[in-house]
Amino acid sequence: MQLNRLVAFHKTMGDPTRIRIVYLLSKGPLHGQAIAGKLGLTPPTITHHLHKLRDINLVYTRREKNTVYYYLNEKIILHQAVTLEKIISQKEELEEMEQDYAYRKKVLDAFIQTDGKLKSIPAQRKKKLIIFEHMVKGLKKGVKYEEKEINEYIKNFHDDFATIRREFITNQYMYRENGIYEVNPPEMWAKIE
Amino acid sequence: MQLNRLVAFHKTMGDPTRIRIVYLLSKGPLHGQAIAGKLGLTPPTITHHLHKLRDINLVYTRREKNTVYYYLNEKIILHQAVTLEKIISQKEELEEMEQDYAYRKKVLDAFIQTDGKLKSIPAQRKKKLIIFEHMVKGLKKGVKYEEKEINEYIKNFHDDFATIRREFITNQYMYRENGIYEVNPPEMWAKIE
DNA sequence: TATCTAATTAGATATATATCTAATTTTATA
DNA sequence: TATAAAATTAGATATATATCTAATTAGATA
Repeated sequence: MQLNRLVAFHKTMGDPTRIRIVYLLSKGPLHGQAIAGKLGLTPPTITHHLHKLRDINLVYTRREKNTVYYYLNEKIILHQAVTLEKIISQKEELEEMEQDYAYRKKVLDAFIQTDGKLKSIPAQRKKKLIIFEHMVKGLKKGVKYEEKEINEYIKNFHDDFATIRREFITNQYMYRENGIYEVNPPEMWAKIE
Repeated sequence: MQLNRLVAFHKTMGDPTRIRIVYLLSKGPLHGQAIAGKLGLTPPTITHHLHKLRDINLVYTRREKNTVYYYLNEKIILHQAVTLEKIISQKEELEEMEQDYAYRKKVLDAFIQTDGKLKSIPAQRKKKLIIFEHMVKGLKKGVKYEEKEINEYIKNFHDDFATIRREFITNQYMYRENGIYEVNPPEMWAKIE
């Protein structure tokens, strides 16, 4: 079982309006306005929630004339609802549990000396990105840096600042405009598989 | 089944760190620092999550010397995890679904005229609070009102502004200091059963 | 094609919350 | 009683998100 799927499922069900919608749909399909009416909310709000429910595959739609009917995909609930139970009774394994952090730590320990400098730049992409993330975390968000400043910062880790600076850009850790650098938000960073 | 409990359970499980903690504890009790270490987070963060897990009765603690061990309350998971499943397969009823809104609407329709004025102040506490909530929603949050302004506002609904103004205070819809009034945040409002 | 209805998107606002550092509290023990 | 270790609390920051109104899109039909 994947951690992400499980979290997404529970997060989605962790809202009273969405539970209400699921409950309504469990009695049969309804269209948007009907749901809005029954719950005393506006159509945009219902759209918002239905998007989330669709993201986890919990509802699907069918169009009739001008009206979109929403159907509950009961199988998903029946399946997901008991996943947690299986996990804690050791009937199922969860990926990415300790592993994630433990692995990062191993990589950081392997490539970073006690003085904070890199022993080398990892050749494996996955490891390299872990190192880069670590380095970028030392920069302030929202601050505009000169290229010279970035170079100086990187030199604290490794002499080949030019290569690393370039990698920061290509892997979207940073953003550059007219020679000014700024840290990107984490969701833009290259994905570590 | 109560809506609130169900939502709280899923909301709590809708976070990767908490799922990780639950997973770790499913293999046996651990103390705070151990959890923090395994997940690469600081003790305060772990405390934060353990509070949430304790709120829904999912973990309990036992002290040994200086160290607090956290135990998983498996029963709760085994029970809650399948609740949703039961609900959608109609094996269990959910309170407060449509009911909630429908009932409010009925009360509002019953006591408020088309011009927005109250026909009367409901005698039943439950209904009265619904009316008060409705009235208070017309006031701005964070704005300081003179008593005179409040009176004027209430007169839009009913002549007996003094009684209603007093009820706003006793039921915690508003807060008064030195004759200045301000709307309280909704979580302080009197609870409608 | 013009018009109606349902749905969605865009954008704003308010609230919640995950995480951290620093400070404080609690308990054990030398 | 003084010190050390573990936990918690306080406070700050950043991000996410539930809801609304207004504007737009999509589809149906006269």
